[in-house]
Amino acid sequence: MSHGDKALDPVNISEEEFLKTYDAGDYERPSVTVDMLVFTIRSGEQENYRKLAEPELGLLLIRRGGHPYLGQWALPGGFVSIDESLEDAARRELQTETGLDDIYLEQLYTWGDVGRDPRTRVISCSYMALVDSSELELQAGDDASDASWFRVEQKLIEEKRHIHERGRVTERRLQLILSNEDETEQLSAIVETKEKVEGRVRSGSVELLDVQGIAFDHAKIIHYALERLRSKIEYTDIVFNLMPEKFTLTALQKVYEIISGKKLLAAAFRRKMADWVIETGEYASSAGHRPSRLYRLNPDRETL
Amino acid sequence: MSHGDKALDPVNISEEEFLKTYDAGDYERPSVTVDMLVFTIRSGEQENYRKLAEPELGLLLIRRGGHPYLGQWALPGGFVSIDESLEDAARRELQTETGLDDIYLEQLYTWGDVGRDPRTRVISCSYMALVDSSELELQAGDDASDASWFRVEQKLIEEKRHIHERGRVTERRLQLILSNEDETEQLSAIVETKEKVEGRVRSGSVELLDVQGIAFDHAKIIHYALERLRSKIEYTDIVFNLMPEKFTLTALQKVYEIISGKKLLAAAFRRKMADWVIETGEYASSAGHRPSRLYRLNPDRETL
DNA sequence: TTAATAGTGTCTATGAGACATTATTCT
DNA sequence: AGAATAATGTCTCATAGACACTATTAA
Repeated sequence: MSHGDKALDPVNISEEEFLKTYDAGDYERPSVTVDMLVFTIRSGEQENYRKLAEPELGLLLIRRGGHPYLGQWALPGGFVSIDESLEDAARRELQTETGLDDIYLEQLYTWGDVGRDPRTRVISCSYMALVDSSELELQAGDDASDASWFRVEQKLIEEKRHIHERGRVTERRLQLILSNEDETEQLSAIVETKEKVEGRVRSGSVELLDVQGIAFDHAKIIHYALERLRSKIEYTDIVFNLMPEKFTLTALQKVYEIISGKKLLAAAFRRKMADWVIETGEYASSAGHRPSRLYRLNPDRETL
Repeated sequence: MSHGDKALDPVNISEEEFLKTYDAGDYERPSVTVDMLVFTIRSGEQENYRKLAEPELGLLLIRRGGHPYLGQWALPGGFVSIDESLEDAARRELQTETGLDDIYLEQLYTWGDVGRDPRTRVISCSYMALVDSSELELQAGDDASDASWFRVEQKLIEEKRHIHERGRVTERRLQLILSNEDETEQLSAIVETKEKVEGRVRSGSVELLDVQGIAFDHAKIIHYALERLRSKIEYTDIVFNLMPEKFTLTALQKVYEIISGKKLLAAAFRRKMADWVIETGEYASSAGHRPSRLYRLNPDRETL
């Protein structure tokens, strides 16, 4: 609390008077931006007329049209102007990028390392938005802009665990893979996470090792968002923001599976979801197998 | 992505060249600060030689020595300088305020509403630090500065729940009470939370209604931190950052209880903690009752 | 008929809540 | 002796995992 507090007599004037004479000073300030992680579920290939299409997790990226990282892909985002709140900036960005409004939005994390933007000091507040794919269909591919949806995958490459007397170190390397619709672009990054437990002190770090085609530190931000999504899907109802109004329980289960990276048993899954959904009475027009009930989210569900 | 990208020919020069000629521009930027929520556990009154002292949750606040909010209490914090990362700024602040280093630190949330600081536009990144009280004893009350520990309590005042056809609204009012050691200062705020569920859209808001003696929007930040602490205590091992090296299971349980606000059954609690702690072989010197084993954190515990 | 998915029933292991019981200490 | 906490045992209930089984459709 020092900058700018240089009014003549800081105490013996009224607050009103103080504010009138307050001078913010002209020391160097960082730029502040918002970065948007817009996720959706898109349906992938259908191998065979009977098999269900496997859903995929999609992320919206923008191709950079200028330096730095010219031609690479970045999270949509922009500067926060002086008279709008962070969330307003995030919603504005979302609106201009996807045309969508009234969407699930959650602040993720604020990235403030010094060298993260080679141009100047930029502090970036990241927001995660979850979009129902059916609404996006209406939107029709962002008129010729350089925005594109990428399929997101994470693969565990290596896991080392070293246990010593006072604690342990777990080191993981995973590959983040982003590929666009027609497979013309394949972006990737190796993310190395270290988790040290030493006595009571637990510390973690995340490093990017080999980044291909992803601008700035955005691969790290994407990794962070995936972690958040993965953990929140377990104890909240955010998944439903990714689902259309009506859905089958199998579709819901598959979304859980691609996000959590684990296979689930249908019986247990249905039991767990029973209180969260209501039957609509309608059925999904099916192909080659028993038709499935369509459910919708129970508006009166309990919070956990 | 517009500010500052006004190099003459943004594409047909090399990235290196671009960066050399890059001009960050002089549009108005917000100030960026970090706000620290330093929590610790302190032991309260001991009613009777036999009874155990009830632990309390303590929060470090600083009395404002200038306008605005002169004389009120605020979270310790300060401006992020242009050449330090957010976390560096947070650690620096922690060091100067408590003299402590190597402490659990977690980024909480970034507050960016337009009017939250009457002086100028300030975006504030909040960090939560958890400190073991035994280490603080050494530190001896911040030499005559205006820092002080406050006991934190939250009381639910009112809960309204309105269920309609497409969803429901839950409205809660709770009182946040902060009181310092000798009870000379009693700060408080009424926090009103609204949670709307309408179809699939879930939205929430938090408002401050009646703030007594707490500067800026800091009561809201404190409320947010308490929520985070309460939820994280359930599925992580952060509690141990609040405990001394050696502790009794009853002490640990009491810390769980004041943070979660719920009474726990000793038998179940001990079963749950069994994998997380190890016996030290030592016993707590006790008074008027059976002595209790001292445990320490199991460095080889599982992550959940 | 068959491949595939939809949906249910049941057994078991696990863990939490509830409560009772025994152990140990200092005044 | 008595008050207080420490620590363990046991019963019950709810839930998750595992797996088997039935139902239904389009080609």
